[in-house]
Amino acid sequence: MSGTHTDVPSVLAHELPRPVPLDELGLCPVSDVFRRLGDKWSLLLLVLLGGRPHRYNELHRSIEGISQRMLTRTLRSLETDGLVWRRVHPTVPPSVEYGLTPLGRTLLEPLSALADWAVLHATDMDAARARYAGPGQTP
Amino acid sequence: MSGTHTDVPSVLAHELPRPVPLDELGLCPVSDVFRRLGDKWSLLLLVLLGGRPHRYNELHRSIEGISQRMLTRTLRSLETDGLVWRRVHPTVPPSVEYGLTPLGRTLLEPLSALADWAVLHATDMDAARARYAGPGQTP
DNA sequence: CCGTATCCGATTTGATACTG
DNA sequence: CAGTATCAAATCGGATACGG
Repeated sequence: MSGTHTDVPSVLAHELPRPVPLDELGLCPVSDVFRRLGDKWSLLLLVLLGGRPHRYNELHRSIEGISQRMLTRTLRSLETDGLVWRRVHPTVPPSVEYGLTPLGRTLLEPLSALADWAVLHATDMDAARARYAGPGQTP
Repeated sequence: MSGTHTDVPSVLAHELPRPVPLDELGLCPVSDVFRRLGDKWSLLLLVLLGGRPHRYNELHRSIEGISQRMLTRTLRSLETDGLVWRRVHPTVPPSVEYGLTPLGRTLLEPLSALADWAVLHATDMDAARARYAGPGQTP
């Protein structure tokens, strides 16, 4: 499906001298990853599992706003993408553990950079939203 | 930038001895930011504007899959969050320029870390998806 | 040129109930 | 305990048409 545009050293923050077809920037995979992780719960799960493996109900209780459906769906999605593993212990009450794969762990690093930004600038964004009063009508 | 894997000095990846209310982790702002940027076009626009300010139609042509509605909506959203500015030139055919605010520019850095990860590991994720054959039913 | 308004289908999420 | 099934609601995104 998607073309194989490799050898893109660093995608961002360089001059774009003219309108460039976005494919050449190798942005499709980036956008793809963002859309996978940009749902309501993936990030939280990734971060939580980054600390330690967790059991299903442990996650369910920790997040406390998530429905079983979404917890399962999100975990399955992360598992499908190879970011999370799932281990079933055949105990009498069955218990299932989730944790980060090596790939998932590598993702945790850039994620933390963004997390730091978010924590640092969340108030700035809130302030901006409060200040905002519609598109500048040039009054 | 942070050190190599398994060494995250920040919000993430520390031991969670027990179910912790996520608020204490400061994760809500993180999740918030991800959801704002996780839509179909925000990232692309941020990156495009990171190179240079652009005019409305310039963006429209550069992206070439986006509808006017979504372009306007996404720009407005980024503007509301204080990441993008909007300047109207009162010329005879009106022209509007968009660019990154200082706040938006600071976001570009952690974004690039994630973008680099995405470009590097997109194939890994694809491979994982191909390998995946449903939840391990332990048959 | 730069939008907004409206309609519509597709996708996402939650609530609830049920099962091995 | 760890899910799945089903239904309804909200949101997202595109096409089209119109306005300043």
